Amino acid sequence: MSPTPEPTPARLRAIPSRLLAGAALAADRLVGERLAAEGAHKWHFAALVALDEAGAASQAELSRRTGIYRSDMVAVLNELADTACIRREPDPVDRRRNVITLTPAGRRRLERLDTLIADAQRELLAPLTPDQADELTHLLTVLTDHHRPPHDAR
Amino acid sequence: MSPTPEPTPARLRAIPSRLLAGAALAADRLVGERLAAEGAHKWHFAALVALDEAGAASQAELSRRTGIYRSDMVAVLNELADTACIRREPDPVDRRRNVITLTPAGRRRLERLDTLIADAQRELLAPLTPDQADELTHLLTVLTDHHRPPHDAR
DNA sequence: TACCTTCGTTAGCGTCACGAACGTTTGGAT
DNA sequence: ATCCAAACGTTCGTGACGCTAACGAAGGTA
Repeated sequence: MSPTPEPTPARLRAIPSRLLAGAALAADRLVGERLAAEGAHKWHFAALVALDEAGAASQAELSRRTGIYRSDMVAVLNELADTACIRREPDPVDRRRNVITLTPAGRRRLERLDTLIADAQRELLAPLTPDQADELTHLLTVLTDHHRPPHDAR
Repeated sequence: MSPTPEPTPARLRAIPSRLLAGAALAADRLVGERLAAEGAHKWHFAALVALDEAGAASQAELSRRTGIYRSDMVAVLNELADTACIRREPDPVDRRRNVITLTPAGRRRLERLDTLIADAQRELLAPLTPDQADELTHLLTVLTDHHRPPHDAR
């Protein structure tokens, strides 16, 4: 006879940092699963968006746009280059840099990933009304803008 | 002359799963720093609360109350036992289990950690009005309740 | 010239959520 | 009474993630 397992204490359930961790975990799982079905990754999408939105850039510049560390960006761009989604060529005017360029294949891939991401967001926010979803997005934006990771201030 | 680093694209900043990840990261950092100053851990607090809220329990039961995996719970309870915050004794009526009991020292420690956690939450939610903070908590609760980790259904 | 910074790259760390497996113990079904 | 499946505590390992250190190459500046 199981002694009726106690639920999570209210004092724990009410803690915002815990709620955020749980929600972020669920969100990452949803996104990860969708993208994995296509052999893709969170970071690939971010890099592609950054390229599509603001044009060709160096790896360091992409790193700043996406928040992905430039040490991790290397592998991301390797894989995107392997699938011909980007071109990576040395910058003639500054030979330290690489110029990363979005290819037509990359733009098509971005379109595909975009719908997957959108699907995941919809599933994530499914239990909320559209107004609530907007409100949540707004509140989270305020929060993340306020708590600037130390790296962005440079 | 730096070519004016492009900010994070709006299409990336507007994605809820990304916002959640960022907010959760900031929150965990705040909580982690506060607790680390006391040599404590997220998990210690959760275990202590679970004990204080619903009374003595086995390790597996604590695991369910807190969401901490029972494999990780071992180390947490080791450390709490080392600092005399809990007692861990074999359960006489079911010798598979340990009975974990909160000690007076543990209750005092919980009080201390409680204020640290509360401080961290206040700092986390600082940019929000009280109403907004409540709304955020509510929305996150709905979200996390809806997306049940597969483990809770047992 | 000398110095400091930026860039791409490699390697590595620490934390976290999670799973595998094992020996022990229990309770239930046969 | 015996067998089996499950639960328990424990150890070990994994993969993902955020992050840092260091290096050689190249550029800017004094």
